[in-house]
Amino acid sequence: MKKIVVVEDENRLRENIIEILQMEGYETFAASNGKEGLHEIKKNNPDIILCDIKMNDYDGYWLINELSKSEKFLNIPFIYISAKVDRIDIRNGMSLGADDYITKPFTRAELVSAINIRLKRKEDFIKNIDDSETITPIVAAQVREQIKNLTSSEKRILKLITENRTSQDIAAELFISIKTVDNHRSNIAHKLQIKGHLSLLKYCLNYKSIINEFEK
Amino acid sequence: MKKIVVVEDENRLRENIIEILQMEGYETFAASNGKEGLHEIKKNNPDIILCDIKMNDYDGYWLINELSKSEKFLNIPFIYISAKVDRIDIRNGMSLGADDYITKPFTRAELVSAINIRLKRKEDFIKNIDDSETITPIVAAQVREQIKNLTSSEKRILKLITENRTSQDIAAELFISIKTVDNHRSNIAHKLQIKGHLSLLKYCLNYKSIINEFEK
DNA sequence: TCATAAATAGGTATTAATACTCATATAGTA
DNA sequence: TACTATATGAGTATTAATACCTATTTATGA
Repeated sequence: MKKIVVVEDENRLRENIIEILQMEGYETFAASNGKEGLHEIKKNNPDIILCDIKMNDYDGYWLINELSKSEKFLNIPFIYISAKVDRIDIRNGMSLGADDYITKPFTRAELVSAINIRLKRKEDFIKNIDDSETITPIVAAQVREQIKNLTSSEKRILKLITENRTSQDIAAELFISIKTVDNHRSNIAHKLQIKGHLSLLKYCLNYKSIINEFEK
Repeated sequence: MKKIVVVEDENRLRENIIEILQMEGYETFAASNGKEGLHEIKKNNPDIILCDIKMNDYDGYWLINELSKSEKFLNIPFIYISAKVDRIDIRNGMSLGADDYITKPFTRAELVSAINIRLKRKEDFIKNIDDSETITPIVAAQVREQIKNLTSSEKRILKLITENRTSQDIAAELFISIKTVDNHRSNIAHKLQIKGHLSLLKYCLNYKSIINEFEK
């Protein structure tokens, strides 16, 4: 389980962040100022640090500065929270050695995304994972083109297939016959230029992220 | 098609990077120093900038400084290439407002990963994509636990299923009977506590990234 | 030596998806 | 008006995967 130290002096925001991160499966350690944060970091050796840059005492700048005194902590990704979107301000944090930042107010998705990406990135560098599984932009563009040519019923069914739904299930959901669903499946397969057993299912699961770009 | 300006004075490395990025489906614009780079950026309005920090004349520092004079360019993600792994050195680039960095020598996967992640991150923030599709750490941990309990034959077959291979195909690859493959599939399904038609295939495609963490 | 796990293989039945053909109603367009 | 695309539904056959059985060989550990 990945460990995160969260340093934030606004109680409401801190608790909010903690709750989100716990739901995402992280082990969290809370601190309301930099000094407490440093204590938690030394004690728990987290995988990532999330810290507000502006706090009343022992703020983010102080913490970054303390951490930079020891080699040991330089390798822990440090993400800071800044109140301003302005790039010039962001630099102050980055100049002290932070790895990333998010700006207030941020959404749940932004928070989770920033943390997941930074951890994934770190793992990528360590394990040097081959990204043969990654959908390259050129493939993504082709897939998007093909999906554009589907009718709205076809797109609706395509999206349901990505959710692991069976034809029977989809038929029940849309109040139509299984035969209708299967006919749509056949037509979709033709338009996507795929054929063979389970090829449509495989297509949907493989390009799930692209299919979900389209409106519901 | 995403546009990338690549600024690198070592011809060999630059051509290498360009080739990789073109194969990944990006539109590339090459420059061998900061001044040329600035010209390409102004002309082509790229989605991302990749720039070596140390070059003979008009280096990365110069380019970042020039770009920071105009609001217009502040929103283009800037990734720089640094020769040293040392974090202290990295800061010099970050302090000037860069968004990310990669260190020489880097692999193809590192390069592509850094660029894709930065672009994805930007899109995430713009479109605020819901990450319902994202595998949360808690789910990932459970999946890893389950896969650990598989035998090596089972793991081998599991990995082949994630590659869209059929039982027939896998049997041919491993010089074993289809029945053997299907028996392994059944045993795997039991260990993974899944049942039902196509559930194993769906499991494999959904947790592809986790399954591929395991050694070949 | 005995017990167990793992890998191998076969049999038989069922299920969901696909291939292919056909048919009907409706809405929009040349 | 006639044509076309779309959505709906059915029939029939095939395929790949799954469920549930049994069985043999080999290696490993108590």
